[in-house]
Amino acid sequence: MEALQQHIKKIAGIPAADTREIASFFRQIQVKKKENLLREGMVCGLNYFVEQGCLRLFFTGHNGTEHTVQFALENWWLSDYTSFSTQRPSEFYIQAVEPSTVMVITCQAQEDMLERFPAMERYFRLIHQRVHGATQFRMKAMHDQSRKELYESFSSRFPEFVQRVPQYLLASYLGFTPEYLSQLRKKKIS
Amino acid sequence: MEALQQHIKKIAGIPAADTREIASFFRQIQVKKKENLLREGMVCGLNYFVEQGCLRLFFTGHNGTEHTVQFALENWWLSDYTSFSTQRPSEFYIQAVEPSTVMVITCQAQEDMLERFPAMERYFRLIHQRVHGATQFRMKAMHDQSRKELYESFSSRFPEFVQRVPQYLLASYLGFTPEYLSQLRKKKIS
DNA sequence: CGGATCGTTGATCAACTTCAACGGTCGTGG
DNA sequence: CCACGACCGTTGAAGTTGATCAACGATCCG
Repeated sequence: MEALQQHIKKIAGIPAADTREIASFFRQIQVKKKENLLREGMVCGLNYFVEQGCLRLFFTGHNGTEHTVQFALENWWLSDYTSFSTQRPSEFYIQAVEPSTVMVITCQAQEDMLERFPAMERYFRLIHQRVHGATQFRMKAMHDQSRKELYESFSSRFPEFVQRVPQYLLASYLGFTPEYLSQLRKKKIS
Repeated sequence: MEALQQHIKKIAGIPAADTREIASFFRQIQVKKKENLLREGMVCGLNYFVEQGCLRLFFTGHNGTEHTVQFALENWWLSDYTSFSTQRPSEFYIQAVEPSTVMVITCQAQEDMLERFPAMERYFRLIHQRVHGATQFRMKAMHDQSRKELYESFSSRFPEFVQRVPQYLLASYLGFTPEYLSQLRKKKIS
């Protein structure tokens, strides 16, 4: 609750007097490790802000393996935004990677909140715009490098993240098998 | 100019009286095929809306081959959003795939426009949110399918686009070589 | 007509996956 | 508190996928 208000203030310059009321549109939840907040087939009616811990958005491919599309650490938003926008069933799961405390807002409450505080449109615009930029960058990284280079540049750029997250999840994010990641690590050490 | 006003009205429900003045913050340009609107190393100080034609965002990888990150057809926005936000040099190119007519707004003019018409924050919020959703979907497609399936599902989903765009550009978007795309097409026909 | 651009074809090669098996560690219930 | 099982990381061999390279055709445009 503190973290969300801080973030809104920092990004959109909204005064604390308002952020308090804004926060009242949310509810705070605690989730255990591996707990699911969204399952394939459900409508994703919620938008999530991670205050503490880590969530991930993933899906299960045809061969049954899981592929994670995004992680959300502290101060990141996460949702299936097509399901959230259209209220159609999702093709994704959202799951806690660690025990986490998360601020949650329903689609309807978000609309109400935006009507009451139009300045929050700017906040979300900036959030999504930033993600858009980050995605362009990620696409560049993915196409520009071999998987080996991808892993190396990723782990030197986000060393703390590589520590926090199990290797098989990192592999499922970077797009290769845990076995291959093992090979890469072996070479790197020697 | 018509197309942009229509789009703003449709997405954010802004009345024609306002969209006219909003449009005055833009200027319209014509670009020739293969003309560059942005080069690597330049600051991307502009945001582009395609009224007619097609643009692409791409970069050149270490081996010199081009990789296109996004296409923008009619009624799509395009920019390097990290460079646009931070005013730092871009790592990308923006180029016309076809002769195009494009609405252009500078970073500063966009800020002025948003101050005068705060409802446009909502418009851009919805645009970026939609892109965010589309990106999640694209990530799923890329990881869920072999390159062969990727091409087939893409070309059955966007047949008109596959017609419009040369094959080597499509290959550079899907992430493989033109030669390999050729192989796939041969198999598909027979 | 002539040159550049784009698509095609086939051979070779590297990157990465798959499968199967083993070892360590963590947490939970007895 | 110990022991068992589940989970996670590792290893190596064999098999695929897709890249690379080089050469040739076709088409478009000046």
